[in-house]
Amino acid sequence: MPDTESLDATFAALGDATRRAILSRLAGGPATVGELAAPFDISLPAVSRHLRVLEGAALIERRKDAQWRRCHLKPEGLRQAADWIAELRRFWEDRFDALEDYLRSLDEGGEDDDDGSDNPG
Amino acid sequence: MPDTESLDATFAALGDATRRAILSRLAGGPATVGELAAPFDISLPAVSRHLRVLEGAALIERRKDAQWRRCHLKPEGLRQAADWIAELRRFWEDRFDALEDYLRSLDEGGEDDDDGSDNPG
DNA sequence: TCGTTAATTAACGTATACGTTAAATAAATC
DNA sequence: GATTTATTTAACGTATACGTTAATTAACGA
Repeated sequence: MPDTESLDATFAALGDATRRAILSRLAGGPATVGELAAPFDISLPAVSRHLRVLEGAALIERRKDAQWRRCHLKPEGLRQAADWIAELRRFWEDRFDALEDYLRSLDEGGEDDDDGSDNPG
Repeated sequence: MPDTESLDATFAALGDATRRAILSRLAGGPATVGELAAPFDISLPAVSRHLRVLEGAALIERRKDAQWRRCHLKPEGLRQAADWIAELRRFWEDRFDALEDYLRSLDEGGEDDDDGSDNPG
């Protein structure tokens, strides 16, 4: 399981449309900072900052190549985020499975020990 | 495909550990604001704000029930986030499949029309 | 109706996020 | 070595995020 902080960083990084667009672009293959910046209306330093955020979230890697920085996707962080969501959904779906089982058991005439705790407090 | 803004909201909402903990709790079943707040060291208004953020991201729903607000998970937003990640990963993996195919074609003695554009600019 | 409980809104401080332009660094090329 | 190209860092403004405490709204219950 990834630690809390890295999930914070990953999800926060994904919470920006520019950064998601950059990731989409990188899914098609590596690119330099200038190439990544081209489609956007924001300045190069702004893109550079986005890349730093993505790198901090383990979503990309920047490799020095002469005067260029070649960026490429690093799907590990992405996987951790996907895993977290998947786990939550599985847990959630299990609850409904359990509910179904319970309802089925009622149908078959079984007794239950519902404690009636409907109200909080 | 979910629009950009709602993905912004969803991922940003997931980028906070308190909110993710709240979602985990809610995956086990609905809860009131007070119940959700109990495990945390932060004030009730702070939790209330987190819930508003989660609601704005379509991750939960708050239903009025007497003086309580019963919160429950609403997995639609979660699904959209998972879909976005899945799509990106699929795209990324396709690239490697294509690369494999290409390498295999070289192995079989085929010619290729690589334009040699290795350098940017 | 008055008091209690549940939750939100208001008002506020501070930290972080994201953008800008100008200056600095690093490597290639003339 | 001077110039050009690629990218980052510095310095700065403004908006948003997240927390607090105090006040408000809403519903229940004596």
